Amino acid sequence: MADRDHAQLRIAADLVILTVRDGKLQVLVITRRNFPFEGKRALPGGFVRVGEDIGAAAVRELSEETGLDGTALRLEQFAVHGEPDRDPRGRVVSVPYLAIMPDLPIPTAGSDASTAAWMPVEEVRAGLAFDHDLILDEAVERARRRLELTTIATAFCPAEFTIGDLRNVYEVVWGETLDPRNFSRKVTGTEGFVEPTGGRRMPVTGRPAALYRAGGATTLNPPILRQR
Amino acid sequence: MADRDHAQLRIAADLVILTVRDGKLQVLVITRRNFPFEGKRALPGGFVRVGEDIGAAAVRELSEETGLDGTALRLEQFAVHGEPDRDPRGRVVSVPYLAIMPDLPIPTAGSDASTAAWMPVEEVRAGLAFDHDLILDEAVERARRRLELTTIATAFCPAEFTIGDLRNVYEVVWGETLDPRNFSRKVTGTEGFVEPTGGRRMPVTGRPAALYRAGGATTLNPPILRQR
DNA sequence: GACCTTTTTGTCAGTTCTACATCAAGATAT
DNA sequence: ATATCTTGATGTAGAACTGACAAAAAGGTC
Repeated sequence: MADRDHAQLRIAADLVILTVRDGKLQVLVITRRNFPFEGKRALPGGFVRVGEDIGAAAVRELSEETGLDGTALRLEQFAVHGEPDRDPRGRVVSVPYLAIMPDLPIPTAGSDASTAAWMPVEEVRAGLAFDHDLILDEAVERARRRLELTTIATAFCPAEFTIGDLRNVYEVVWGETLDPRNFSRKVTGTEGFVEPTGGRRMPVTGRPAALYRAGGATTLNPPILRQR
Repeated sequence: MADRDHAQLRIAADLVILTVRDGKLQVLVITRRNFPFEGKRALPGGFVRVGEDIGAAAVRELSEETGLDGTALRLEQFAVHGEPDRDPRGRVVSVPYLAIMPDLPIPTAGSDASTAAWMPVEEVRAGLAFDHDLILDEAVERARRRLELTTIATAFCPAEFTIGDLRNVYEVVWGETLDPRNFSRKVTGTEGFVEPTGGRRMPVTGRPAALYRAGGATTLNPPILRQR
């Protein structure tokens, strides 16, 4: 087989950064400054450079386009998209990464992006450049499953949070309501999911809630399953 | 950013085809005929061509190297490996696919491979070319998890099989023994997992076993979990 | 027909899940 | 001070499920 039979192509590392904000599941999107899809919203991301690891490229692009530090995030790679005609610039294979973070200050726009902002997933759906709508859907479904099997929900929360905060994450991401009593029992009964800090948070009104921080466990055994 | 800053690279679609054979978990491996790693065992796979979809390339390479028809297989893509120095020929990103099939006749060797054969996973471990050992490990772990949450175990079996056959799949892939009574109760109690054909299989000696075929369901609810 | 081998079915106790109601702790109003 | 309000924390009974166990059924062989 001749060498030219092999597709010379480029790899793009794209990022789906999710958070819970204003009671909604939101995703970090940029507005594109360059061709193609100028002015359209897209997931942050960009081309992998010569000699650069794909995951490293994801962290770099995140920093360049949004000002966020990706080294602290747990990036999880999921299904690539490599259809030959998915990018007008030529053959570009997208390697998407999913990360979850607390509701932090709005990031700043960088070189390739004119704006970078949190947007509710519902609002950007069906309006992103490339095939990013599809990638976003796959990321959201993956995040939902992650909540069932891992302790990743704590990544949506700040360093200290209440059981109610954590339940809110599940409710927003899954789009269903959970029983506070049963949820609390499952969370506190799972070794290493959360550990009490001893502190309490005063609400505007009502009984103070105990504060917790993320525990050492990463997988949930048994899982916390959503309704069918 | 100059265009040359973007890595020009190639995509390889690699396949991890698993089966249960002789009571062991086995994987389809080829012996490489060309540089690099000539004479060494590797997973089947090869470069994606110009204008070719990655999944289509996986099917084509499988056919070329092993004579197997991949169109009938349910290929599931998992984590890519794109470290810059993982291939001596240059920058090659591997997109691995996992598939599971029944114990079919030994495939035939093709162009890039001098041999293609089933080998027990335990025997090939730590002896494959490139980083295929790592990819194989990830595939096996994924297959194990798949058995917990999906009905994929039926893909290890021929069109008609017994509950004992199916249990054997779980035992071999998980490497642990299961209680026949509890297993049977779970399998037959899960809607759409298996449906009886009415036929029976005569063993050399002992009571005939009822035959089943795969049902329509793809996900297991509730899951069948292995021991911790 | 007794015996052997393999498959299939049954039971029981412990655990987990779900649905539901009550109490606790602080702030505010009277 | 007391009542009241709001939110967080905890308890309980029935249903469903899991895991550990033994006995019966269906065929062949001697």
